[in-house]
Amino acid sequence: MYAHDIRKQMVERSERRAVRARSSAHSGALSKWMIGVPIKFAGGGEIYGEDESVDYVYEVAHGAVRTVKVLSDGRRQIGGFYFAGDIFGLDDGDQHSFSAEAIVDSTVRIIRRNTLIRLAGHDRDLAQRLLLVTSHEISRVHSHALMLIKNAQERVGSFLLEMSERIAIGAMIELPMSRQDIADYLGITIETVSRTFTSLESQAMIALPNARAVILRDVSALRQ
Amino acid sequence: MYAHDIRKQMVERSERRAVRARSSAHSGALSKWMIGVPIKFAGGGEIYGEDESVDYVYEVAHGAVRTVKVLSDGRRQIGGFYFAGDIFGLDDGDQHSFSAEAIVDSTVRIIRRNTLIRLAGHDRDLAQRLLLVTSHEISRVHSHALMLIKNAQERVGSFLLEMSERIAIGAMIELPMSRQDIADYLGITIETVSRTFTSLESQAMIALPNARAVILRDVSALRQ
DNA sequence: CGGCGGCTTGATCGGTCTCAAGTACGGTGG
DNA sequence: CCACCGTACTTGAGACCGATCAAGCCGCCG
Repeated sequence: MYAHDIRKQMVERSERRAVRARSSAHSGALSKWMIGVPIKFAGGGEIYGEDESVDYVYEVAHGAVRTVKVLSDGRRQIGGFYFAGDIFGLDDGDQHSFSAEAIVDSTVRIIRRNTLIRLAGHDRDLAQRLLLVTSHEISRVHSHALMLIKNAQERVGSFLLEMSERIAIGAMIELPMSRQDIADYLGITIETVSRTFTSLESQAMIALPNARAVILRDVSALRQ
Repeated sequence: MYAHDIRKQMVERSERRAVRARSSAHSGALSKWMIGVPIKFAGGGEIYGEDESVDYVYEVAHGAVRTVKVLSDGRRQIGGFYFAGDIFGLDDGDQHSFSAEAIVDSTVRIIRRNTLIRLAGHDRDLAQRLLLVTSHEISRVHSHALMLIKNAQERVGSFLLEMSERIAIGAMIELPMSRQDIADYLGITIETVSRTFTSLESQAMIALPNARAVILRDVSALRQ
């Protein structure tokens, strides 16, 4: 099945990226239990909505996913970015507090949350991996929160280092997300993101071959 | 055993609070498995350090706990506050990324993380509760992150509403933590916290009988 | 070639930080 | 019992960072 949508121009770009996608710390931790046909989503397509019930746990097979919350006054917050091998959809309670959207054309594998719990009840390996995956997500959100108390340059620096660890090919990072996505993830405006990119470039910490690519030139300086 | 420490003046205050402490969403979710003698910590005492290995999962029996991270430049971030029934210590990987400290005299129950995993491997109820507890923590950290993109008044408002749900007696909130703790949790300065409290009081949204107590006067206005 | 969307750059404004005093409260000692 | 002290908190004035509003640039597609 194909969740059809906008932005066809990004198809090839995303295909290329998917091939290169590297695995992160707990990548594929639950792959073994992620049965069934991977589902395709076009870039911009919604995977689940903010008010939908929490029935499934998701794994990015390839592509890139963002979780989004829109506040009453229109401000938008990105909860996180997820790439090949990452698990998402681990919300609390009955309803999702974020929606999930494919950033570029992506495929996603799913498993019923209840099935996962039932299986974990007599599979110690799964129980452990489940705790690892959720603990990993807690850490990720904590470091996201930690980033939000820093200034603009530090936020962008942390973001680039995070992306470097998760999707870089060598020193080159090809960003699947827009400046607006980055801004909403970092809690700053798109203008400030842009200015900071320019500023980091003029400090020779990064290079910007084009708007969607970043080359890290001085990682230790970026770390401050 | 007693992890002895400073601030004896807060003993009685904390005792009173412990009695009143209400249960939150998943309070006591793992109590059944939290075996052994509760451990006492004096206010200000360290429960675990930032670099200690992640061996245990903790439950507040009574009192109040904060998780703390100190950045290289001296800035301090509070990861969260935990009250009676709350689970903490769910860090990822080998080492804790935050330290945990008793805010007031507190008692804490613990269980080995490995034991929990082993038990969950043949106890579906525990496996489910474990996923609930970790998902709940993910949500809590997400809403913490969400708060950090707002302005000072909204942050303080969110904080008061959160405390209202977790430790209020009616409209009265007795805060166990200092202004500095609140500031480091909200990612603003102690001066801004203080000014915002005063401002909310002058807007008749809250009353401040004393520095450590808040009465919510207009909850719907606080919610904005 | 023209138009559109995403990104960059510029100028001004405002909220929060910083540095600095001032105040309230609890504890200690006379 | 009261005076003193230290700590936590409040209040004030000025500086600075990032938001806002606005214009310009670039690449892509029709």
